[in-house]
Amino acid sequence: MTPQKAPTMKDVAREAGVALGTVSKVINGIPVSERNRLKVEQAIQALNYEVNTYARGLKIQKSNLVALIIPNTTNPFFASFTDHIESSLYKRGLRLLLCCADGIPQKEIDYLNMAANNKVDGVIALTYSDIGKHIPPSLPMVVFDRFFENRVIPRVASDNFAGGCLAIEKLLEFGCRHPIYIRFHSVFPGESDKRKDGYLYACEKYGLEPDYIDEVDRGDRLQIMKEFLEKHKRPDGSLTFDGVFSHTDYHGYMFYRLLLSEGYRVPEDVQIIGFDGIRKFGSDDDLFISSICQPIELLAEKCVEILTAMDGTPAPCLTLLPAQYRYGGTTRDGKR
Amino acid sequence: MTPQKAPTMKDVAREAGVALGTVSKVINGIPVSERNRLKVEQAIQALNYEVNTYARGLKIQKSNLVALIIPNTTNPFFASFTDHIESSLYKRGLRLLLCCADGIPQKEIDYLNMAANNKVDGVIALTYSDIGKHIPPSLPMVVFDRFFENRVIPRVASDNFAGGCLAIEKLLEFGCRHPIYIRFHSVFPGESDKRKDGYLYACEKYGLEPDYIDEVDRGDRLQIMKEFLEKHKRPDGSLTFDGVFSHTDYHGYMFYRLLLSEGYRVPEDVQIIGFDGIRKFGSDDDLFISSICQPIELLAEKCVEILTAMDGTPAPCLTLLPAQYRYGGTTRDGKR
DNA sequence: CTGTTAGCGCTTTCAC
DNA sequence: GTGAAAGCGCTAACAG
Repeated sequence: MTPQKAPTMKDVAREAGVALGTVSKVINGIPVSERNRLKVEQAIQALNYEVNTYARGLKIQKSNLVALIIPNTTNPFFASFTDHIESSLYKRGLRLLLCCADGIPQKEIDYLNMAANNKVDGVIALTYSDIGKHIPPSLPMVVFDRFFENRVIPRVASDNFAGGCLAIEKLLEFGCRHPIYIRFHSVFPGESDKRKDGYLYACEKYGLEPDYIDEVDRGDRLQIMKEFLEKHKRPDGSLTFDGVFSHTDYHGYMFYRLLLSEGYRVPEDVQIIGFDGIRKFGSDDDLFISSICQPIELLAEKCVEILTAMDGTPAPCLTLLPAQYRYGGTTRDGKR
Repeated sequence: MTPQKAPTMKDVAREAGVALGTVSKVINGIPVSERNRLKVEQAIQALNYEVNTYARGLKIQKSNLVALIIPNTTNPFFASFTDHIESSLYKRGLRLLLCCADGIPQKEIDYLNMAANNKVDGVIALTYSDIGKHIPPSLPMVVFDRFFENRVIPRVASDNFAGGCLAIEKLLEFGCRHPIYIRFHSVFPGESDKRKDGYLYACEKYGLEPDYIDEVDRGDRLQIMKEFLEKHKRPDGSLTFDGVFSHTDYHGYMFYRLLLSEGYRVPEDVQIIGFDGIRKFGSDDDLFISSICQPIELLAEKCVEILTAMDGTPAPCLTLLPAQYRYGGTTRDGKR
């Protein structure tokens, strides 16, 4: 894996018959006589020259590289987020260094350290471990969803609270009387916790009795769902609830399949709304279930925008973007 | 987005009371007196020093960066491939520069140019446009699936031919008598074309009459599927085929839903096997349909392995890895 | 405007 | 062993 050596600026200068500095100026768009500019441009063409990134990076201490720290890209939400981050960066002439941390704190710390030391210009992080204290104080950084207690870092997230409310309002609008809430969460606090707050608020507002699964995710989700379902069956087999707001599409879909396998009909007996807006085979495909969709593209764009603006002006410490309801087959608004 | 300056090697040398070169040696694992090594290591700790990537890169012309050029990360196959590439690189101390080309040839060429000029040490490409002639001759590169006529570049792929055969053999094993094949392809030739060859070969071998959709993908897939279905209905509504081998899980799943919507039962009336092995919500979840699964992790590992070995020894021009059948609900082996 | 030059931080000779 | 010094290719400051 050893590329061969490319022509240098010196070569271009010689070829063009001008001084080194002149070549540099042409490249950096600093005014130069028309005649020289042309000569230099020709020489660049002829030699197929491109600036050496290290030399420039060494000189000006910029890499045009931004690291994205994310658990993985196999989760469709992360995948989509990654994709949009790449586009947003590319538009600005920045490149993406992808760091999949797999939930391994050490790997996140590794990447953070690398980021700290002049490998990247900034970091966007979507992380579920406790790396707050490892964030180098001088590193430009934006986090998605998470909140680190010991450092003030600009955060970007969906308006999870409003999204939680919206889910319940939609369920009610579609005829539900008893919506429940389902969630399996990590141990780290984040903005998405507010989905539940939104649910509880809506219950209060519309006079509903809150009822939910809210457990730390230990991998025994299906078991917990089954037990919950058992407890909510009436003697005749019908259910005491008729709507489900799931914290994520993933778990909502899981519950959906459980309901089907137990002979319930969706959306006739139970309607389901998830959160995230995940599509089956990528961006243009169908949703798994009806969902409160996060504006992933906008979220990504916002992260990049804030990061790139972190030069002088103080960044907003929290930016919330609205999530939208979208039909995905598990609600009764399917006439469309 | 302006990080602050980090301590340099000079600072470490001063702190440790040794010469600059000694520090360099410690860092690069070149023998140094025990006493000095300790002093240097202490100083490094104290200053929280890390080597400057640009300076080192400038000096030794290596970045430890590998670019992955891929259409996007929203397609679950690409997403998974990206994820495994990242792991494989990370294990080797390499970093991943993610380039989503979105099928825009100019973007691929941009990234290729960047790669050519000392920004990355190598490139792994999974691309569906015609960039063969833009590949810099000296750039270490490995391609997945694709074949570029004008350049000899090591290729990695699944054994698509054997996979195609396997799909038919499995369908026969599960009781099918008339398997068809469905494919919507790009205009560029690649290893995956051999899935069809495998299908045709199996037809020949087992005395089956080939019957298939094989069209350039123009986005009118559903329409074409519907027409095909219409043509294969007997007067009594039953179908003239009882098995489907789909070139991809995506289109297989699409066909699956079409069949259901028309009242056919899967796998009772028709069994379906796709190709790729895509999982619903990421790596540990269920398949969409029964499938010939590509060994994505191994494929990624192989790409990295070949790329990193491209120093001296000639690389194999084609590496094929076996694909495996896995049950996913659309075949009749579901007893398990 | 142009050419010259001093480093950016590091690796790697090369004398000692 | 160790330390001094020559660049890697580039930018930016400076003198012409």
